[in-house]
Amino acid sequence: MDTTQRTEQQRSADRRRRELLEAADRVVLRDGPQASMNAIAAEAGITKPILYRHFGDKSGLYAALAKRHTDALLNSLRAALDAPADRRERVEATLDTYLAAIEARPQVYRFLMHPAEGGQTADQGFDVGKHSVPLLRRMGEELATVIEERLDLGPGGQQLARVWGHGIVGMMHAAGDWWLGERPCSRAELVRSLADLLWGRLAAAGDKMGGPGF
Amino acid sequence: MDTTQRTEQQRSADRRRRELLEAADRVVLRDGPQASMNAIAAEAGITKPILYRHFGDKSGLYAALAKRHTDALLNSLRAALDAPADRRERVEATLDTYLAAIEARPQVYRFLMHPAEGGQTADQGFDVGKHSVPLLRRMGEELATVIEERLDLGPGGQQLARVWGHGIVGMMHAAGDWWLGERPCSRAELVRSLADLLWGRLAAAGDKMGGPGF
DNA sequence: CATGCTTGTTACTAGCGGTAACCCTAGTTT
DNA sequence: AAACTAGGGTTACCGCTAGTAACAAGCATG
Repeated sequence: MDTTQRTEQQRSADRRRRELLEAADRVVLRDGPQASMNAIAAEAGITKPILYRHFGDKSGLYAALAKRHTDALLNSLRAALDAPADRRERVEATLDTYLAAIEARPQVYRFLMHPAEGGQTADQGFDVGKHSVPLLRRMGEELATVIEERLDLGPGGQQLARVWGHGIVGMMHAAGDWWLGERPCSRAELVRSLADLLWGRLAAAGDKMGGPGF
Repeated sequence: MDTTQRTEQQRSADRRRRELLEAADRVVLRDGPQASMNAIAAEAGITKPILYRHFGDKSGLYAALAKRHTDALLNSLRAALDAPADRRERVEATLDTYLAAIEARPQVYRFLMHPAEGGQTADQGFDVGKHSVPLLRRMGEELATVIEERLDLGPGGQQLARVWGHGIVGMMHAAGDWWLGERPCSRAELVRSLADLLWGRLAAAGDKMGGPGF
């Protein structure tokens, strides 16, 4: 039958695809986001055109590769977010999960976050945030839906949740990026500080000199 | 005299340098972060090697160009941060200043934030956050010092302030990036939502379904 | 046997960042 | 006046990248 044959070929193609992705993964883990198509093809034991047949484009391969890690990370985050604990604990667990992930595999993290996608072709003119940094966007949207599902924010709550989702993810990301570079404190301390920030300690803190401090 | 001659030449060189930077600015404003050295040289009416004599390197030109915009933006932010108003107003003014800036010149913004710096040379291996995204780092540090100067955060306050500085900047950046792409609401609404987040509304909100909500 | 179809290769294009070698004009020195 | 040096500037190149066209097998089916 055509169908069985097709599925057979499909399976074979999928297996190859997975193998190629794993090779790409290894190279990225070794070389960071500058991993070249040549290097990836060599690691996979083949040559460039096959890569292009499978993924069409460098950004295609990037997208496929990113999806794997993004899905994995998002699953961990969802687990932390859905744990049966109070809100503060869940927030801290989520922050810690994210930070542990970027701490464990900084090269992958960097590949996902700073893909350096701008080559010489395409991408012309004002596509801020179209294909860029898709992980941050997905995380932001995900968090937004969780916030909107769980919290009672009154009218306009949906939009508020989206702003907060992207804002909190950005906070987590920037603080994590900085922390990963300088390592000024332990992960637990960082988590506590960020949770404190989200818990309004910024607004609650007293002024230091003169003025209307209490 | 030697000195006058030297200063004369220095002046001339500085003027050229400024002209080149302005040409580069124009190209970046037109082409975004993919602006090539060739294009910049052509816009300036000269050829590549002179660019390299002046800036040594593409990242050298990038750094010089970024410093201009970064300094300008940071000055605006400092002004908003130092205004004689209460804390909430100052925070909102700062957020609005940043968002207005990226709204006015998205190409420049993108050049600063996503420089796509990874070429084929240098930058090898695990330099997360060394030269990358210097604007975010500078803004984070700046905000951290302001927080630490003004707020009484008790013991460990300095570190807390740095975490918060980078975290808040990241929140602002990510939310701004998302907002710039989707434009889901007005700038004023975005500012209010973010300030609400910083003011602890996330922790204060009630649960939506069952559970220990109040 | 011939016809496809998938898998793979070699060999190329076009454009990038970066550089070596040269050219040419202005001013100084003898 | 003639020689000589100092910068600003250009052409022509290198090595690299992403991406592609064209060609060579293995293996099913008519």
